[in-house]
Amino acid sequence: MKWSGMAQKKIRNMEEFAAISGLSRPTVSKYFNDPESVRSSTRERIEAAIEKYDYRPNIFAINQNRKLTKNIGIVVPYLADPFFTEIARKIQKRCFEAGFWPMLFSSHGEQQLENDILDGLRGLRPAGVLLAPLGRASDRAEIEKFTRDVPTVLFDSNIDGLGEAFVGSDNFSFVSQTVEYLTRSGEPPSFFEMRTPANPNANKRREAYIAMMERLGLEPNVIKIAGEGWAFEEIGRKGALKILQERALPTDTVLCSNDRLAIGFLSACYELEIRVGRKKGCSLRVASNDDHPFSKFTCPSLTTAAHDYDAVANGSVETLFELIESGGRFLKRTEMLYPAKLILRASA
Amino acid sequence: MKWSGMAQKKIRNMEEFAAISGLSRPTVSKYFNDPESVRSSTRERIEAAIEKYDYRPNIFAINQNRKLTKNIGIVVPYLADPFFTEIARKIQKRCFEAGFWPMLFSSHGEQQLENDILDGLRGLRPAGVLLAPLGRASDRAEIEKFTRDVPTVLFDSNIDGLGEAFVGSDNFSFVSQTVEYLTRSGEPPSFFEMRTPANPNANKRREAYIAMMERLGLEPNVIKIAGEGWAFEEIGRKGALKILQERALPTDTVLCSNDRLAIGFLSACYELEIRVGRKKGCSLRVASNDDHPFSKFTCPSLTTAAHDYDAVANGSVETLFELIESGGRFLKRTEMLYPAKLILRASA
DNA sequence: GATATAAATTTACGCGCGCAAATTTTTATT
DNA sequence: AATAAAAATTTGCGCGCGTAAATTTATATC
Repeated sequence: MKWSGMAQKKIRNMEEFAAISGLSRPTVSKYFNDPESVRSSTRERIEAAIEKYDYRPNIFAINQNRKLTKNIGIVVPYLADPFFTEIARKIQKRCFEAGFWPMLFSSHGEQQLENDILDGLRGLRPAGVLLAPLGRASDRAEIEKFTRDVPTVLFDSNIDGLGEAFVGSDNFSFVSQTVEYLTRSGEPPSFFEMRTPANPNANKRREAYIAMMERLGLEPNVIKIAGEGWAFEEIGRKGALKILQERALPTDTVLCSNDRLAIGFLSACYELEIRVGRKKGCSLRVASNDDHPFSKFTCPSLTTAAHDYDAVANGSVETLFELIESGGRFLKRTEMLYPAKLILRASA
Repeated sequence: MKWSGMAQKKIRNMEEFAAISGLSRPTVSKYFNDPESVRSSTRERIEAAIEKYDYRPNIFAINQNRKLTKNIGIVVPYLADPFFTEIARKIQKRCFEAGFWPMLFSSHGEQQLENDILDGLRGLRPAGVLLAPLGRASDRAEIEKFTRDVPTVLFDSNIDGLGEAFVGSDNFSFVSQTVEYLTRSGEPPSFFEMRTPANPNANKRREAYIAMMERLGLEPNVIKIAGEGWAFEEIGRKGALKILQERALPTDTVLCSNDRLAIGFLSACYELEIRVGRKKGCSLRVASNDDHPFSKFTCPSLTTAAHDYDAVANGSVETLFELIESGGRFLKRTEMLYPAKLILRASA
């Protein structure tokens, strides 16, 4: 039996903890708000006592009076999309390291849920929120109301004028690199996308494709497929089956708007026994954008323009921290865009 | 200008809200704890006032005094795994609907992070926690300490004796169905898995495979590949390249321990130009377990034993709600296992 | 309309901490 | 050792709500 464990009575609050540490409560309170704000000898005493008595302050009592909590909200539109999982993972880690308490939520593609989450988040009085909005399905007025109450940095999907800053990827950089590579190494690509994309990045990518093709003196060819919602792989697969069976492709090269569509596209090609790649015997090249975590394992592996995941995650978090330190407002809304990196694999 | 919006002063607290609603604060407090606990006429008055003044109680002040908060913690070992994303998505939704506030965290495969998350969660005094532990990498003592403070239901990965209940999938049901199907329709399978699996389910699946093979009077053949961590696809791919090049397979059929390994396996087959499937011209059959969201889009699409995602998610949540209503303890630790459903696709 | 029951109110205390102002003690500087 | 500066302490109020006990008011039952 460990007497050291049995002898210690349970510490109930900061008062008791301060007493047993031989300090006053305000001093201890000061420590918990910022350990550097007390003398190092005091700090050591407190930390020894924490270790010994396993005390930590009641988080609700703390947050009730603090103007600024240590909570950070992270809202993504669709957590089942590995792109967001990967970004969220990195963001959460950085927040933890900075002493914040990140809380992750997914809107699951539903406007109602996005609104509900923002509503609930407001009550938690977070120091800041990182929001990747649904995009087209977002309720602009609700988000605007939210951003008036809570310091918010948008990421991934931009909504003009909302939030204090936006951090995302430079869609033109994505498409220009893939188009440039594809035209240089073979026939020019058609652009494969959903007719009514959920995400505003899709529109930017289409525009970039058209601009690039025109700059190169080539005829753009945009293929718009049917489908609503966030089941991109299935939508891509069905769309691909249709256009491949109709032989609607003017060239042997396709650029998909995003990797999840491309995954569906490749599965359709496999089913139709169309060999994809740049090796001989292949009749089609498929490239895409995002560098989805699975794109290395598609058949064939997918040539794609990669997000700089680390840069976007770090950039979002850093921007939010700056925003928090600036008191929740920037003088001017900033936009930070990170370029893509072309990843050559087997599919194109 | 909307005068209806401008004229209303901001409600600061429940006192003000009660006054302006013409009710007493305790009555309003009662309503927020359980709307059904007040007379319907009163309920309507309160709800009209909520609508009009957009008031909601301060969540920190609420939770400071309540024995039971409305927080529910959800901890998964690796959020980048779509299996967990899918489960977490469903769980979060059910919690929201039940009026709880679910908070999702991922341990990212790291013991330290799992411990930190549990530690932080403790401070939030959640009504309950749904924990899918890391498994082998978990710190058993820490989790045990946690479960003494917080009502916890384990899901997906069982750790003997920890938590008040376990909800998961019946691994024997998974493997018995795939083995039965594979042996009935062709050559008996080898079992493909990681040498040191992170997850205890892997061990159960191996045991089930061996038991099934012996029951059928067949020689089991377990292939253990090298690799640590959670990058299962890459591990599966490398392992498959190795055994395929060494021609180490006694039969033309492989059963992978899980879909993520199978995804890697299939990508290796594609690279080596080995045709997989049950159509003629194919030299290998590959089946697996889980019904990973991506397994419909592999090349070829993956025959697999599917989790009953809904059942596991609902079962976990229901069990937790029962636990909460029972005051945080069950008389006896319960284990609930859901059977698999065989999904026949093209790969086997 | 009398009675029982349910609902709402009043009153009053407590939760665990933030925070501010004034005071005392400790540490660093010359 | 005297002085200034920094750190810690004391004192005391407030946050927004939960909750309990006693009381009053409204609703249902016969």
